[in-house]
Amino acid sequence: MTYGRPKEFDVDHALEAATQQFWAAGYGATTLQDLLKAMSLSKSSLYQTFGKKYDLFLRCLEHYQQSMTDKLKAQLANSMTSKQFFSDFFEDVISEVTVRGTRKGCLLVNTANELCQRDAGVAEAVSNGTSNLAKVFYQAIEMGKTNKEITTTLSTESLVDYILTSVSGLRSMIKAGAEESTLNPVINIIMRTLYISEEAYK
Amino acid sequence: MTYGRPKEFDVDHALEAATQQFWAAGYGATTLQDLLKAMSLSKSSLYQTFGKKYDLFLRCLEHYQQSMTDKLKAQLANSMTSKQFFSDFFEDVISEVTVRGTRKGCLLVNTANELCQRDAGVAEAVSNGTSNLAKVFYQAIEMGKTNKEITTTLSTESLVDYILTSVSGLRSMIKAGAEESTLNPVINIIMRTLYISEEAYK
DNA sequence: CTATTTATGGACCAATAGGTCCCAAACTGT
DNA sequence: ACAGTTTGGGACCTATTGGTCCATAAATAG
Repeated sequence: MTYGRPKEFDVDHALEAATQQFWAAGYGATTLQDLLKAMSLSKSSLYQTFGKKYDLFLRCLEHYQQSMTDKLKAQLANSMTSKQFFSDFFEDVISEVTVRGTRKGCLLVNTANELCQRDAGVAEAVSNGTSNLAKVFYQAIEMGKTNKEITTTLSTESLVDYILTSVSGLRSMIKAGAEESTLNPVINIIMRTLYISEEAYK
Repeated sequence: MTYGRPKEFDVDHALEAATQQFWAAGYGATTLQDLLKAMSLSKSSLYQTFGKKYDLFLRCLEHYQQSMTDKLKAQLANSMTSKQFFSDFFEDVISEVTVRGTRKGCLLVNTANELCQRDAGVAEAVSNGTSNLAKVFYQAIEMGKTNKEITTTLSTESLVDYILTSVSGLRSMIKAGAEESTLNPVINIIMRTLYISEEAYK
């Protein structure tokens, strides 16, 4: 039934390696050579399995987005409160700084900054990924609202956009070299904005 | 005293054109050809006047930062209240969306995302630019505090970092394609976070 | 008018980019 | 064992990259 010589590599593993490479260096600054090295593949294998660089990149975007949102969904499911969820999430974002060698930011944010204005296909993938991420945040905020943790009259949509903006901003700050000690107070402000009583604004 | 054939172009004008080009496309995606076209220069003139692409880029970064902070300082000087200043500022940020053809983000933020992890020279220029921007924001917030517009006990430093983060985030959202209608509520949240009474948090 | 200095256009260059192709190697089903 | 089928290494290709060099043009000081 299945003919031919079997692949000598694991497709998922290779995809993950490519994602890491794109994540670390961006699309334009990642050369074919970089990819071949990171994925431990020959040129032919890469092209036969994944097509051209651009195609591979779109798959990586999808792969990244999928695993990120899956992870977040799981974390949300395990969180007793929305506050706990967001607090853990922001801690994760910050941990990038402390973990040596990273500061890669978020692949979606990076890609938005690098390519969205020039490539419609990429723009769509980013928009799609962002919207999936937004859905998780939406659920988290709704949970907070039904729990009476979040008492604002602001729409959930607005709060989601606020969080997306804040996370993008934090990731940029990290890439720009910001330290934990400057990031933590910022996160505190963001968190207390979410969980402040609506009364305060009257 | 002054020998030689005079330049046939205006250096400042050329620098501005180069800045626009880098701003629109980023460093890596801007080729020498793009620069020559944008600056209307011959290759020799470019190399003789500005050195290599990298050197030119650093000068553009400096040029951009200088004119941006100058403009903001002027706006701050003309603002009666800090609230007015920030409100106008955020409106400016958003106007990028409505003005057709832009969505270039902020050159410093873009550069931070593209190159800071790979090039120390660029990282320094970005850090320097950010710090100049931060100084303006610092003054604005101090003004707000002495005016009793801003009554929080949060440190001015933290608020400045919060604003830098928010602006970076907004710019990323814009590049990712966000519309005015989603950005405006976000800005409202940011603004009311700045101007909320400290009492609210007790 | 001449010597000196600088600016410019374009030829030129080596390195590298992404991408294709071919052929030997490796495996499966019968 | 052998036909059928796919993989994989690497030679190869063309376009483009950033960058240098040189001859010529254009100006000025004396």
